[in-house]
Amino acid sequence: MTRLTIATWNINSLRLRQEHLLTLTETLAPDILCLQETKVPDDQFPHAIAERIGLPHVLMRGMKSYNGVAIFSRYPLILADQGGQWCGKNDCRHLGASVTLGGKTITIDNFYVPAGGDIPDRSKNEKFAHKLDFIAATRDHFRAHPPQHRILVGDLNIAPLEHDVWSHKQLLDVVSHTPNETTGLLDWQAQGFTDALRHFTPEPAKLYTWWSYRNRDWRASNRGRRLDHIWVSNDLRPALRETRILTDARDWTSASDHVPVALTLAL
DNA sequence: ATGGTTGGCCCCCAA
Repeated sequence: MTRLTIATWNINSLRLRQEHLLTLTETLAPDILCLQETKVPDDQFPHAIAERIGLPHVLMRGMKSYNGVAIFSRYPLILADQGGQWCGKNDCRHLGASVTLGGKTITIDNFYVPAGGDIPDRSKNEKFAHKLDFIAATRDHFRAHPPQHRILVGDLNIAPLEHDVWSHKQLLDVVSHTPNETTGLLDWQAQGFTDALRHFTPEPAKLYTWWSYRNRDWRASNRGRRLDHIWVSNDLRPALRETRILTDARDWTSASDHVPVALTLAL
């Protein structure tokens, strides 16, 4: 039996917040760490941080200013994706990698789904259209390639369930919780994945991983959303052991608006 | 109904 802990965090600029990765790894002790919104081109990637956090194996796919994903690992990583092309764009929103431990090979998918802009109408907002197209493309991909021994993590920018937001009623027209997005995300998930966070904390418990910067006191108002996810392929359900949301990270100095989430499996 | 904040970059865009 091998224990594996995987963490995911939208860091909102790796170069600005890389020191926080020391606290993250001390607290959650991940074997694999997936980041989104690194906002750093590959030739400027801060490689030294990998050794400092004890996760020396790294893969990254970054670009200037926007997007960017990276995977840090205790174990050697093998690139396992189709080049990051989704919706005909090369915009650094996905990185796939596999690791072998205890004789088993596990594949990790690290996603950064488009945020989708402000107007939830595909005819008026091309960013929203891109978001809907993106989650349809990923759904179709996993329909054609049913997941096995697979862990999917990332900032999916959608809070799919009623209690994944502070007010279901007030957010039904707000991008991240509209019916088109939530049914789209659940359709993607239904291609063979289990929602690990809700496996341990079913509704109606509230679960949030993101709190807007535009609140004077995020903890007092607590208007959160669950935008960050960890799914496992259904064959890994018996291996699920524990999930954690590092809510305190929202109070770190110069915090990201997202907090880290972790899953531990016994493989 | 509106505005509120942050990061990156080149004065505005995306979130």
